[in-house]
Amino acid sequence: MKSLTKKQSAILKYVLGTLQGEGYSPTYEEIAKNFKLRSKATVAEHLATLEAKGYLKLPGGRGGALQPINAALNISRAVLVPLAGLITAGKPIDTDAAADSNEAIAVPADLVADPANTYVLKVRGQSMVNEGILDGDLVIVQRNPSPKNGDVVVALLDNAYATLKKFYREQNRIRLQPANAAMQPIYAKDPLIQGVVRGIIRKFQTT
Amino acid sequence: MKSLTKKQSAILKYVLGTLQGEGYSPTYEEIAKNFKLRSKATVAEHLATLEAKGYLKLPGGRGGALQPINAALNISRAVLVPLAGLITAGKPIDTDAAADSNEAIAVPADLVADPANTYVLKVRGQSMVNEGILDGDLVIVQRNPSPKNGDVVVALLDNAYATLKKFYREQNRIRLQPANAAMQPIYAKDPLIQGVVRGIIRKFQTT
DNA sequence: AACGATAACCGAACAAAAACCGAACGTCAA
DNA sequence: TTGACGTTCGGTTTTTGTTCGGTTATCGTT
Repeated sequence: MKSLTKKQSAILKYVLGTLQGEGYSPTYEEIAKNFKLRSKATVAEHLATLEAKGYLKLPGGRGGALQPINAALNISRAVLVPLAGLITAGKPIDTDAAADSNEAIAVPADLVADPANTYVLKVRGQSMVNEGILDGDLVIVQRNPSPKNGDVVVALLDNAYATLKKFYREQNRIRLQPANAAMQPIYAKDPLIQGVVRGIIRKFQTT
Repeated sequence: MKSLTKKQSAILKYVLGTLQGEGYSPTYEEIAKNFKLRSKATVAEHLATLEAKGYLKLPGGRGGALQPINAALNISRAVLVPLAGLITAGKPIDTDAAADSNEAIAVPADLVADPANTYVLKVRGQSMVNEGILDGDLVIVQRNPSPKNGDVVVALLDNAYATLKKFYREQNRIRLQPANAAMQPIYAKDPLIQGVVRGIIRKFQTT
């Protein structure tokens, strides 16, 4: 990634800032005003160099007007994802807990590939510490019928007992491997795969 | 996800707002009135664009009476936080790694109390698995000179060697307790507290 | 100090997208 | 049948990014 000059960096920060904070991309005039420039051409030049260096994606279309700028980096917004329930290893998933208080969690958009099919489970208990998942963690789960090898999945053993494991398809069985390599894997013929884990968020209370 | 123009963003915000506040979706005329538009056609145009960009789901094409608009996605506040460097337990924090590529991470706003004094460190190595922190995790850190007891802090032992531990002030020393209660605490007289950990984000690659 | 290269800047003219309008139309529920 | 509502159609106005031909700073090198 090529390095930027001071001015370029400032403009990039401003663009990404409004894109993120306000929710829309600034117009050239707004940028110009913000930096006390009197010509939009100058702004265009800066943005062109930023694009050339790979920091921004200007809308491809020719000609034009008012075309929102897409950030190249993962600068998209956060998505509100419903909190679907509590997951405790070895127990059924408790969907009732969050049913009434249909809470929604803000999740960075780059953790969410398919917003319509994504939900959040809150982890209860210490039983997954060996997978690096602690009590109170939020796991972002995407409903997905066909996980790839190596994906972390929410699996229901015997159709009820929840567990978070790495998924591997073998000859005629499925291996569920704990993230901690020292632990023994579980083998199952036909576990019910609830979804694929895309990310984890841990919040510490603000004292 | 395509980004929006100023007007589009404003209208989206309004629609989602009344949806959440009032419980039903506003009529086209209400929207028009709110934005001082004299034609419903303009509103229809805007909503069509919003739908095309994937921010709204308009009621199924059939003719029409006032049916609620379903928000497919919600914009919500996330904050752009700079990626300040790499943290490897037992080693100095590597700030150079991210110095030039001033990358920024979208973090849910509720993990960030003070945006100006918050930054992100990327964890390197397996040495903190016992604290439930894996290689590649992102820790959200708030600069804070005075951590409270029980806060997870980024501490620099001997002014250089980084570690993530729970912070407890005792009589005439400071106890740094691993998150895993089974492990032995570290005692130090005057560790340099780099900041307080507010949250952790773990991303799994989308295969 | 002189040179060249690159970054930063300017203003005007232009075309196309975005934003807007009014009126007529169809549909549904009360 | 009567509204209230969303939809469609034809425009017009406004906003905005692009382009072009330049001028000034800035910086490293000779």
